Amino acid sequence: MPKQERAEETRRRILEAAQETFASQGYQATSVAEICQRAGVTKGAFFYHFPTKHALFLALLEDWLSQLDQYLNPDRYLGNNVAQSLYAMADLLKAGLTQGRDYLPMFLEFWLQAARDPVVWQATIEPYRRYRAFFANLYLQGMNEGSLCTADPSLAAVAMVSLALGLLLQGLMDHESVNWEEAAPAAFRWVLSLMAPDPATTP
Amino acid sequence: MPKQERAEETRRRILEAAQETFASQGYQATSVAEICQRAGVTKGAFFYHFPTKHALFLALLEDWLSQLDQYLNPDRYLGNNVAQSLYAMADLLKAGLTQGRDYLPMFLEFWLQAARDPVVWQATIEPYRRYRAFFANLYLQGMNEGSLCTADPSLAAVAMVSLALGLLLQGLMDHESVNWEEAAPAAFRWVLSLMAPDPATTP
DNA sequence: TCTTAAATACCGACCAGTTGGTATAATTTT
DNA sequence: AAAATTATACCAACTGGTCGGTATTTAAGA
Repeated sequence: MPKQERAEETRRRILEAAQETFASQGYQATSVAEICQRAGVTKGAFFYHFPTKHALFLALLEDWLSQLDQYLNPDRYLGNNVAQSLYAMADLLKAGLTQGRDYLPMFLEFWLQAARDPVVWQATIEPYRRYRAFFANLYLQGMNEGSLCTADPSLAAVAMVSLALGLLLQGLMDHESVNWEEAAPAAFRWVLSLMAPDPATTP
Repeated sequence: MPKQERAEETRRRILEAAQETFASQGYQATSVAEICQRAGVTKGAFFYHFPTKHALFLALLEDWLSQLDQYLNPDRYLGNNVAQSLYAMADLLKAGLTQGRDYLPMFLEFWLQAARDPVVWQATIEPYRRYRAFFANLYLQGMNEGSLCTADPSLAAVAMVSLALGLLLQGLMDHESVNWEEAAPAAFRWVLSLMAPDPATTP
């Protein structure tokens, strides 16, 4: 096997093992040795690819963020009008609930580190700002075309992002008491239906 | 000083120091020795009052939960009708945002541990179930008295709790980009206004 | 009230095990 | 041979927790 290829695979395996182990035990509680064992790699290889344990964490965060952006790409959900687009986006909640369970611990780990480390904080918080801006813009557009009722767009954006975040977190944490995969999109769509004055625009 | 009194104070100081240190550094990253130093107490005293480090964490969690329940007591906000009561409860968001900043790291710590430890999970998740049930009941009442529009009460409760949770989390994490102390209650009230068909009932 | 014994609350040195990280050697590809 | 990559052995620092001992308060007996 070519050298570069092999090295990339080693790096990838370390990242994979780290994600699994961090998720199940937490950052501090997992040792570098444990990650190496899980990845089938020795410490030498580890510290060749990552200068410190924390650097590995940051690499993992970057991976997470790029995956998230790719996953939440809202362009796929554009419909005839804004209200319909938002309706379609409610499906993201269901998908997030089914696929996101394994990622929840890492997600919380990122937030926890974000509360302390400014670098992690900046990277963690940035997507939310972007989403709020995106939804504010979308809401304004919906108002102009008449599919959404009159309101402060930035306030509406804050509400929608908060609602989605709260639904996801509760659903991922408490996956037993409620059928969240149905309830979360339903709740989101219900709130949307309140925002759309004309029932005809929201199927 | 009476023996019992002194012991209680020692215990209290350990809890206080632990909360501060856990909040600023995380559970795993803070050593028992560090807590002891901050509390002005030796290890002997520590392990006299708490059998393990984890037991201390659980004691802290219990404290947190009882404080939370006391703080969120919704009976204080009852108004003429349900819509008005909900409106008044939006102030809790502002209070939570101003006072909750110091508690956010511990809150995240609890959630993180809850994702792994069943005992912590049960205790952490229980309040949300209770709040959802409470709001579902309240919404039903509001429908019956005509101050809230027709909808599935449990769905509405899920939406309201999720919205509040998302607002609080975003506001506590990203306390710079938005004036959350105004925006959070405003967003909540805006959604409420959509649920209340009669503008007269919502001041 | 004074003495004494026991219970309580606390001290701090110490332990075995683990940690992230290093130094260096061995192996492979170019 | 040179460079890049992985393996092994090792370390100083630190971890949660233990343990024998101590000081002080409490309770009982005389």
